[in-house]
Amino acid sequence: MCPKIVDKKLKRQQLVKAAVGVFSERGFKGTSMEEVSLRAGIGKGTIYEYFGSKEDLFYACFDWFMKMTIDQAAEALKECTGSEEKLRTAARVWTEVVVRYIDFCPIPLEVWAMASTGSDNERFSTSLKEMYASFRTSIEEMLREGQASGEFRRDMDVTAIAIMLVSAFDGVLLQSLFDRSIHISSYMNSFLDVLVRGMKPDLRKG
Amino acid sequence: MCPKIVDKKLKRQQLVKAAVGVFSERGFKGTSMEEVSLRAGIGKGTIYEYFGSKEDLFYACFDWFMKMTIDQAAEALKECTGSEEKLRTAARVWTEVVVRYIDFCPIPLEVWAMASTGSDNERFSTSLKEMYASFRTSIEEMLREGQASGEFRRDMDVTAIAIMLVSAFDGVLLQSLFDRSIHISSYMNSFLDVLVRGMKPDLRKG
DNA sequence: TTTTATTGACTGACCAGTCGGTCAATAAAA
DNA sequence: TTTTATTGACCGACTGGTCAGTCAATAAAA
Repeated sequence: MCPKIVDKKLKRQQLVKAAVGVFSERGFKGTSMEEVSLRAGIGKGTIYEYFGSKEDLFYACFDWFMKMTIDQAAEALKECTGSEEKLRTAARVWTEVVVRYIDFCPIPLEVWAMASTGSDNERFSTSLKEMYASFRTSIEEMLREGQASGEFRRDMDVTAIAIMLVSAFDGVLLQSLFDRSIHISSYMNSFLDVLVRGMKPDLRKG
Repeated sequence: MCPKIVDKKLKRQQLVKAAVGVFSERGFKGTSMEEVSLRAGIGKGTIYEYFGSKEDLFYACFDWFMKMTIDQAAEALKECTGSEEKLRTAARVWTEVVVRYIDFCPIPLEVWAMASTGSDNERFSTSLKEMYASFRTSIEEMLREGQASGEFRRDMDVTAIAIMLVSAFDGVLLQSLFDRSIHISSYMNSFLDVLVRGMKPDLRKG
């Protein structure tokens, strides 16, 4: 009476893991479902028991990358107090993710490209937009908090700094991919040293 | 009326122009040579009189974007003297290019994705690496010049700032694409205000 | 045996690149 | 001027191959 049972949740995760590897190596269009199935050690048809389409599978891969990053950041930020500390922690987590998962970083690049071309792929651009908005807002909050506490000067454009920081974060992902020899974490720190210095209030009165 | 001998150079340019449009809208893989030929108002076979392959054509599109940007920057920088001025000019030119050619910005994104996946497409990753190296070096020179002249403080990691600036520039291209309502030029300026402030020497003695 | 999970051969759509042939414009010959 | 020959730009039907997604058959657990 009881039929064959498999742990669908687990198998799904394993499938995503295999797919993340292949998509990273070959890109979305360059990846065939057959290759993913081979990598996962299952038949091609089985993939369709877990994902409705190639795009669904790819979206799950992107989602994995995104959620993993967000989780790491949330975890690390939990016990931060000062604004500068939060900022530096966010930067540190990001560089750690980039270094650690550098082989999978082609996936966000692919998503950027997909979202920027064509009016289909609506979900990708929507997802990106939401992610960036939330990311930007978090940084804005850190900066405003710093202004309120007197850590940062009040006459700066918080939104602009937040957007440019998000931009810089995306940019280091790119730079790391194209030149794997660079040490982004120390570059990031040196950069923040200068930027934070520019955000600190004057020590002397005008 | 139709001259037997055609201006191949000109026609090539027109073809690139049409291709830039289609590639931007559909991506590399999503673009068919037939659609390019329709957009250009010629037969599919004729494209192959001007370009050896789809990849060649796409590379020409990327090359067009790159050269156009470099030319604009070189032109604007010609008459800059101060280091901060040069930095701000480079940033201004970049934001102008991004705003003006926003519809074609998917092309560099596509190139990033192509260069990051697969070991073929060697030319794209090589091209990118060279471009970034030269871009980074230019900015490093500006910063060092500023240090020599006393405009900027000496105890900062010039290489780090240069890399992070290049990253931020790439990032604003992304942000602009995903949210066309943001005003990157004013954000860029506000950001530079803060960064430059952090790079200025102390006014008081320690 | 029953129910679910799995499979891979198959299909239909798509497309890069090719190639035999067309045509318009010139050049040469009459 | 008129007729014929030559040229090279241009074309699109065709080929060979790829691949996402389907489904009838099979395997395995209970």
